[in-house]
Amino acid sequence: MKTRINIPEGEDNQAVTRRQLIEAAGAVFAEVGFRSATVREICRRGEANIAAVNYHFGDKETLYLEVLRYANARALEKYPPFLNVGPEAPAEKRLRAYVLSFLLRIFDQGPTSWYGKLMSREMIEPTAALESIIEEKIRPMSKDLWTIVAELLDCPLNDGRVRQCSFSVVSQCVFYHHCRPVMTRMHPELASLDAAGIESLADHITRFSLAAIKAIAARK
Amino acid sequence: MKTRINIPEGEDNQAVTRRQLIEAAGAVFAEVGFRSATVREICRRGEANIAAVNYHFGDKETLYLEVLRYANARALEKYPPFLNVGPEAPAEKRLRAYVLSFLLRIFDQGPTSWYGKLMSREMIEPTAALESIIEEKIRPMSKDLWTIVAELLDCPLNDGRVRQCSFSVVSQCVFYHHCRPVMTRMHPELASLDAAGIESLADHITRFSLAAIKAIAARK
Amino acid sequence: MKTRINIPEGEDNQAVTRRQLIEAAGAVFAEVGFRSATVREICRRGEANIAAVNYHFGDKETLYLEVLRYANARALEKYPPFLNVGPEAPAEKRLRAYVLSFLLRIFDQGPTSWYGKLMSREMIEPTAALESIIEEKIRPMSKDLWTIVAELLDCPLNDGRVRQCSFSVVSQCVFYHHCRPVMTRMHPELASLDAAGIESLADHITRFSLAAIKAIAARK
Amino acid sequence: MKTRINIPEGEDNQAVTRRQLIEAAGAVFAEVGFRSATVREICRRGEANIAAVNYHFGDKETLYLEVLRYANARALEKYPPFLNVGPEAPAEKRLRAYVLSFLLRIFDQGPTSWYGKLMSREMIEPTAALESIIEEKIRPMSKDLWTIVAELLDCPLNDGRVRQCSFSVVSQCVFYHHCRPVMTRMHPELASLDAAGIESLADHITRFSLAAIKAIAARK
DNA sequence: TATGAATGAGCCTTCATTCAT
DNA sequence: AATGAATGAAGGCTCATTCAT
Repeated sequence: MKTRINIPEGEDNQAVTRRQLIEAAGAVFAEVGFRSATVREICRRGEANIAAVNYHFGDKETLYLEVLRYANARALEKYPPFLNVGPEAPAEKRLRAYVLSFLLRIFDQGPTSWYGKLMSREMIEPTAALESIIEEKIRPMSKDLWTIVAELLDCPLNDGRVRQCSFSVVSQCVFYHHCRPVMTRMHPELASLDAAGIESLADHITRFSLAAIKAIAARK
Repeated sequence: MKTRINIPEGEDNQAVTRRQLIEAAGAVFAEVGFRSATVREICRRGEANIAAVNYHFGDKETLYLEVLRYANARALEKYPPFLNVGPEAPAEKRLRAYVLSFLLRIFDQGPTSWYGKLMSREMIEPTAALESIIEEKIRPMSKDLWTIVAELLDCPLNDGRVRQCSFSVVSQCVFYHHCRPVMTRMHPELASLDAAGIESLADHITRFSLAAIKAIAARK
Repeated sequence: MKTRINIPEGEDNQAVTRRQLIEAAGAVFAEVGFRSATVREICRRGEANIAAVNYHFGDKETLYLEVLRYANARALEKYPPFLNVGPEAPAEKRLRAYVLSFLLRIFDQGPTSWYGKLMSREMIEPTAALESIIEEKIRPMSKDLWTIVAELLDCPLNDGRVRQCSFSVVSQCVFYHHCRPVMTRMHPELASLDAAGIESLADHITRFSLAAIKAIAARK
Repeated sequence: MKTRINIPEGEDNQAVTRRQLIEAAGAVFAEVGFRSATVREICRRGEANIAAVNYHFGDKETLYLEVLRYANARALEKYPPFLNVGPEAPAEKRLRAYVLSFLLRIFDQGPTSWYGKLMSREMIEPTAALESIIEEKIRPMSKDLWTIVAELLDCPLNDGRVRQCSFSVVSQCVFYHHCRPVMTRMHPELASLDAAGIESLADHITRFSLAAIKAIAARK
C-alpha cells in the first residue's frame, strides 16, 4: 500500500470517503427512494466528487446494499433487542423490552434515522440486499420474539398460535412507522413521537398484546 | 385503423382506451412504482400510442391519481367494508366482517390485484394523490372501525383508547400484505393465501383483537 | 352545393368559421409568433374544432399567409395612406397625413391590432407571404412617400436623396412600434399611446423630417 | 476521446467547449429564433454531445442569455460607442461617431455577425434576457446619445425634445437592419452594405438628424 | 361536411456511468 | 489514486397532422 500523509487515526482517507458516502446515501435513499436518489446528490452531500460512487462501490446499486447493511448494524448496535433486560426476566418484561427496542430503532432520530424508512422501502420493493438482511438480522430477532410468546402461551415453539401472535405483536410495532404518511395526515398530533410518546406506545402495544395472548392461552 | 374487439356495451371507444390505459398503468405502477414506471411501457401494454397518456390524462401524475381512484373504487365495490353484515349486528360480528373485507381487498387476485401494492407504495412514498384518497376513502372507513371499537370499549369515540385499539386492529390487517417480501422468505408456506387462509387469518386477528379490547375495557 | 339551414345572411357557415379562425390566428400569431402559436389554441379561440385549420387552410403555414393578407387589407381599408387629405394639398400636409396614417395602422387597438406586430415579425423572419405583401401594398405606399419627398426636395424621383430621406421618415414611424419592448421597459410612461399621443408623435416626426428635408434641399 | 485543435492559450478544454457552444448557438438562434432553435442542432454545430448544453449552461434559456451577453460584449468591444472620437470633440463629430459605430455593430459580418439579428429578434419577441441587456448595455448607450442631443439642442437632459430627437436618430440606425428583408426585396442594390456604403449611410443619418435637431433648437 | 380521437416524430432535460488525466 | 468533463440513452411531454366516422 502506498504511503500517505495526513491519515486520520484508525481510518484512512478512503474509508472516510466511503463512510461519508454511505451516510449521505442513507439519508437520500430514505428521503426519495432508490430510483429517485441521484448519484450527484449523494456525492454532493458526502462532499465527494461525482465519480466517487462508481469509484468506491462500482455502481449505485452496490452502494445501496452497503447502506442497508450499515444501517442494520448501527441500529442493532444502538438498540439491542432486549435493551438491558436479561433473559432471566419474566416474559412480560422481556416482551415490553422487545417492543420498545423495536420502536426505538424505527423511530430513531439520530444520524441513522433513515434505518426505518429504508427497511420500509425494502418491504415494498425488495432488492437483493433483503435476503441477507433476513438471514443475518431478522430471523434471529424473530426467534427471540417467538420464544417469549411461546412462554406466555405455555406451548411449544412450533405451535401455530406462536407464529400468529408473534406476527400480531410485530405488526403493531411496524404499523406506526409504515403507515406514517397516512397517520400524520389523519392525526397531525402524532406527527412526531418523542421519547415519552414512544414509551407510551410501547405500553399500549405490550398491554394489548399481553391481554390477547393470555386470553388465547386460556382458551386452551 | 385499430380494430377493437369485445367492446362492452355503453362504453365508447374513448372510454375503452381510457380504461385500458388505467388498467395497464395500475399493473405497471404496482410493479415498479410511480417513478420507475414509464409512459411508454404503459401505452405499450394498454395498446395505445405513446401520446395517449398525455391526450387522455394530461400527464403521468394525473393518470396515477386516476389509477388510484379506480383501484379504490373497484376494491370497495367488490368487497364493501362490512360485506353482508348489517349495522344492527353485534360489534363482534361487525369487527370480523371489517377485518375480513380488509384482507380480501388487499389479497384480491383479480384484475385489480394491484390495489394492495399501490396502496403500500403510497404509504412509503406518498404522492399528491394520497391526500384525496385519504379524504374520500380512508377517513370514512377509519370512522367505521372507530365506531365498532368504541362500542366494544363502551366509551365515547374520542377516548384515546379507541384510536390506539383501532390502530392495533388495522396494523394486523395490513401487516401480512405490507411485509410480504419478508414473510414469504421466512415462511414459504404463507406465500399464497387462499380463501381459507384468509378466513383463518381473519379469525385470528378478530380473536386476538377482541380479547385485547375486552381486557382493556375491563381495566377501566 | 348542398342545401343548408340557418345560413347567416351574406356569409355561409364555412366563411364564418374561416373568418373566426383568421381573426383568432391573427391574435395568436401576433402574441407569440408563428412557431410558438399552436393550432389548438387558434381553434379554441376561433371556437372551431381541432381539425378546422387543416380542413379550411390545409396547414398552419397557409393559414398564416391568409392572416397576413387579411390584416393588410383591413388596416389599409381602415386607415388609407392619406386619410382625408387630397393629392392637391401641399406636400407638408400630405406628409403629415402619411405619417399619421402609418402610426394609426401600427398602433391600432381594434380587432386587427395585431397588424403591426405581425408585420414586425415578418421583417425579422420573413415568410413566403412577404413577397406578395410587398408588391401589393408596400411598394405602392412607398411610391406615395417618394413623391411627397421629391416634391419637398424639389428634385426628380430618382434622385438618391429621395430614397434616403424617405427611409428616414419611415424609420421613425416604425421605430416606436418595432422597439416597443425596449421602449416600454426604459420609459414606462410611453407604454400605451392614446390618440393624443399618436397625434403628438406624428407632429414630432413630421416636424423633424420636414426640417431635415428642407435643410438638405437648401444645400442644393 | 475528442481531439481538439487550435486551443487558444490560457483557455482550458472546458472553456473551449463553452465558447464553441455559444458561437454555434448564436448562429442558430439568429437564424431561426429561440423557440425554433434546437439543442441538438446547437450541439452538432458546436461539435459537442447532446447533453453539453445542459451540462455547461443548465438549460437552453440560460445558454441564450449567455449568447446575448457574449454578442453584446464582443460587438461593443469591437466597435465602442464613440470609436476613436473623444468626449472633448464637438457634439456633431460625436454624433457621427455614435451613428457610425451603431451601424458597424449592426452590420458587422464577422464571427459575431448574428449580434444584429439576435437583437432584432429580441425586440419583437423579448425573452427574460432582454431585461438585463437593457440595464447593462442599452441604458448606458442611450444616455450617451441623450447627452449629445441635449448639447445640440442646448437644453437640459430631461427636456422632452431630447428624448424625441434621440429616438429619431436611433430609429434611422436600426431601420436599415430591422427592415432588411423588405429593403433587399425592394432595392436589391442595397442588399449588401460594404464599408463605404455604411460610411455613406452614417453621413446621411448624421446630416439629416443634425439639420432637424438644429431647426428644432432654433424654434425655441 | 365537419369532427375529434389518435398518431408518431421530435422536443428539452436528466441521469448513471466512463475515461483521460 | 482520485477527479470531473463529457457521454448517450432514455425519460415525459408537445405538436401538427391524419382518418374513420
